[in-house]
Amino acid sequence: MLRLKLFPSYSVLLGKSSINYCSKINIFRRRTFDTYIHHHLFDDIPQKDISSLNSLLNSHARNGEAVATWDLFLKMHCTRTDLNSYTFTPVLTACATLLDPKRGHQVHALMIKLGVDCEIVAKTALIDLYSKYGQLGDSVSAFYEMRYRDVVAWNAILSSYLRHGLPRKALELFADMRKERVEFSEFTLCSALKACASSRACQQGKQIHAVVIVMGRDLVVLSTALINFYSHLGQIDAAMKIYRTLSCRTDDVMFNTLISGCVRNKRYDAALSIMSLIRPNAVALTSALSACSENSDIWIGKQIHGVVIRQGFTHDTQLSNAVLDMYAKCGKIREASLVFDRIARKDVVSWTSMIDAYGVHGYGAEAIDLFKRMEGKENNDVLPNSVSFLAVLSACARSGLVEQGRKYFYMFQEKYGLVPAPEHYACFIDILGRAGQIEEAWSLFPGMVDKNIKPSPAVWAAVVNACRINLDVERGEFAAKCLIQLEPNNPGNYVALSNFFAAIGRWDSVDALRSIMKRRGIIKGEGGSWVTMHKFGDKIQHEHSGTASFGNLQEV
DNA sequence: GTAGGGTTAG
Repeated sequence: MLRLKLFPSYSVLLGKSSINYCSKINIFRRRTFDTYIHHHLFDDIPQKDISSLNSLLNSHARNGEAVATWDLFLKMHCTRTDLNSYTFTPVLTACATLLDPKRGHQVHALMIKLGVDCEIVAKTALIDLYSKYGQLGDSVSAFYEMRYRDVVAWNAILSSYLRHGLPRKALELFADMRKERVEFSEFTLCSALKACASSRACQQGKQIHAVVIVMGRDLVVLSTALINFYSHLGQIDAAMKIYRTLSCRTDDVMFNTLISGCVRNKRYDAALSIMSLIRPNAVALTSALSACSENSDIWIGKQIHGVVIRQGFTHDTQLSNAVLDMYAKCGKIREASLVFDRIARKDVVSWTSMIDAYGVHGYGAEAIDLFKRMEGKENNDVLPNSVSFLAVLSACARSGLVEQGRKYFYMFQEKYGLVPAPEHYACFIDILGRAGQIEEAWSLFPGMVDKNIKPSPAVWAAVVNACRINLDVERGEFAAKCLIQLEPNNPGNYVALSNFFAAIGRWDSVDALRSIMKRRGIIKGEGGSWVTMHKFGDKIQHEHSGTASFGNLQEV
């Protein structure tokens, strides 16, 4: 028998009491082949007690076998009356993975019925479960219902707030931890650094960096959190320094963080250099592709697409979306469309990226056709979101599709319950303004007030532009004033205003604007388009990348 | 037993 050959000591144990088996199971749980040994050994236990079963449940949960955990739990629930908190914690972990709130709610109800929902570990598992279900309120309630909270419970609620995009709230909780003199763990510091990165809390993040140094915890997860923090703050050199002075082991996540940090800080060459140091993984390739998209680098982008195919990552929707976007941003709409067609499980990003790709390149009809396909049967219940809403409107704006734009502006609200944000209004005002429908554009404002939507600079800029086209002097001046008050340092706004005043013949105002720009040191960057040339021997191949960027001519 | 770091569309 293979089992006995590998672990002869187990043969000696066969026939002893199940309590002994259980202790052996715990000892070997984390070792290589643990699942194999554990499960097969379990089959040999003559009389299973609750501890042995809980141990097996835990083994399934730790190995990510959520369905197996759930199935075993169902059997236990039908056959036993002695379920305890050690039964429920791995089951809650499995429920959180399965993302089926019904199961988790049933388990919680059973826990209340059996009176095992109050223990600290079970309560912490509930904080995490509700957090993963997106039920922040229930997650917070579980935390505040605890009479005593250990550092793990605090860490769970910190990550719950972070998962729900509330980094400031997480930092408040972190401050409470200090007040209550809870001793931090490395988990706490990781979450706190992530909160600082998201909320750009520079000083606080640096203080935590000091705590990391003082604690002397030279762990790859903490170094990764620090790299991520400095990258988010725009301090890529500080992030690179963390990497260069690293004394712990490195791993994929650390390298991926470094690559995405370089892309975030526009160090595209550095991102691709680091990429070449590691074995390709889907996340690193996604970041590297976004470097190519931002940089309109079709040459490297195609090579990365080759790696994606060779490494067998084509089933990864997120990565395929990045490939699609890379081709679209480089002006290769046909290639983008081919990639889109081959995505087996298209998500909302796949559909929206392709709709936007058509829209940006002036293929308004194709964008709308694709949106209709998104609404059709071939789409497996992927619902459009506010970005899809904007992509459709923007496609209509670029192609001058006024009727369609109007139809979709109201349809997205009525059919999908999406509340238009200022950017949707700005886009719709732009559509109406270009079509001479200035009165209708103005009539949108009461609706914005009703929905408590504050017009953003983009809304006022769209109004200024609409007033320029329609020579609406009075309202244009009003919108111009609002725009400059809201955003006095954006050079683009001065261009919009200057064009408006020129159109209505107010050359004195044009001159005044130029003086204001000069006084405030506001400089409008140059426009331009991007051409990449490749040399093959004596021949030069031109690739015109569709996305306009800034004036540059790059020779590869 | 429970908690942590990285990726795609505007």
